[in-house]
Amino acid sequence: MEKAPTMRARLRAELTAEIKDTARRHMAEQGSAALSLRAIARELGMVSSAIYRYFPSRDDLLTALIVDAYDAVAEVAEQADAAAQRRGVGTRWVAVAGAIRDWAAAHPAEYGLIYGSPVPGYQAPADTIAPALRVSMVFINLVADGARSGEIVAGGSVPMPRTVHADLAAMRAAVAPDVPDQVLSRALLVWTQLFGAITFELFGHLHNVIHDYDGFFDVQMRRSAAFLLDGT
Amino acid sequence: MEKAPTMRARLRAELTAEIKDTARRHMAEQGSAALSLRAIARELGMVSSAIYRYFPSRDDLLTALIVDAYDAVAEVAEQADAAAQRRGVGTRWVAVAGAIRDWAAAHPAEYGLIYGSPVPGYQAPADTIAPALRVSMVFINLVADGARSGEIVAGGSVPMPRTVHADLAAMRAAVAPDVPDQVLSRALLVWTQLFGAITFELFGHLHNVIHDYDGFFDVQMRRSAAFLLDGT
DNA sequence: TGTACATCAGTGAACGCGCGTTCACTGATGTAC
DNA sequence: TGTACATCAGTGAACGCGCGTTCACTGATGTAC
Repeated sequence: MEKAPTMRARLRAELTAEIKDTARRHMAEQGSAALSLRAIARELGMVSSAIYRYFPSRDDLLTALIVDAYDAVAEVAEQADAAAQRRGVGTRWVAVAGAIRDWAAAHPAEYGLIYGSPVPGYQAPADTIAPALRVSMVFINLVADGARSGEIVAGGSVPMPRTVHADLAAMRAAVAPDVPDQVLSRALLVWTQLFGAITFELFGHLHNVIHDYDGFFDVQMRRSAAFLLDGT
Repeated sequence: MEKAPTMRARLRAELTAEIKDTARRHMAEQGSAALSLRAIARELGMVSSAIYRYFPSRDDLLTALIVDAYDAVAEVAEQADAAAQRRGVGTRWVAVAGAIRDWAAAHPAEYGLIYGSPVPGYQAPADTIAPALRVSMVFINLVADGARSGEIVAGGSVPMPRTVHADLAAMRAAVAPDVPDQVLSRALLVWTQLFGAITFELFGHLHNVIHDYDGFFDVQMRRSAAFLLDGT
């Protein structure tokens, strides 16, 4: 039988969320390295030591934010993928890529937290591995579907050293059944490309070069979809 | 007639370099956000206020480091390109990409400084534009050479909205004469891919997935070279 | 070639600030009988 | 249903630290005549 959560537990959950929300807002305004427990407490009208009832240290708060960020991207990616499910792998990829970019544009500091330079002095604990994997799995499943259905053709003939083949074989065994080396390599190119493109756009490397960011991204992703499907 | 630099000027240049070197070492150890004038002064055995004879503020030091970093990548990229000059555009690209990656691996904090998340509270001044451009120009020249010689074929038929065409036309007019839209788009995909790949590798997103980083990067760049040349 | 003056590098003290974290405490909420 | 006790949230003061930047100063180096 479900125990009704006590008042205390409800308030606790709410304040935990409020602390994280405030932290996210501060990150958005001043960058993730400037995150300060005292500043958060100040804004919430509590004394700084009270935060320690919710997070045992600053690093634990950071970890929670990182986990949340991975989960948030994974969420939008999964939804975009599900919505495009019947329209083929190419369309799914464009949808997933667009969803990730939109999330990143709406939450640049959180994007920077997980895909930018590591936060100085912070060592990501094991808790962040599963949520990080969840994002990639959206893409890997899409690739596996495409390889299975034949939408993704198996072309490509880049010489594959034994060691690289071993890494790709391990990947295949773990998460991408029946996806050949050449397709995996092509897929990883497409996947890393996405984050390069988002990073360039968000962090200003296309400033004064591209003006219609939306249009440009769309063109690029159509091209990367074509490359993913048949290497052209 | 050349004026011999005075003793004072020589010492000044030397100490300026020493300050930057120490700053770079600190960044490498603790990340760029942790950069501290006092810590640098301490290590150089001077009083913290003395740094102000060399850099008027912390941000000016950061700017100098950013400019140096862009110049350093540009330097290795230019050298790699020059060394591969006669061996065709595909080889040149693999050489340039490898040189940039090697530099990034040897100087991860500096790489993060210019291609990672922006430093909180720091606004890049105009002085950083030219050195940043210098890096890209290595690639753009290589692409223009390939388009001119026919090594890069003009294929591709992604629909190109008017606005995106305008951006690419401006680029063409400024730096890439006679490179068609479809080639520019393909080239930008390849270029952003490189930084996505380096970022993933350096910042741990391929941890436990890829083990032979060198081999994997090589495979990926051969494939991206093929894509750059003829879209396959 | 020597002297007078201007420039500059580095000192040491201070200002005012913010930070993460610990600790003993009060008073409210929850639980067991 | 009421009471006794345990749990927990939040307080306020304190510790010890580091930071960027300013300022008046001393003494060495460079320049002009």
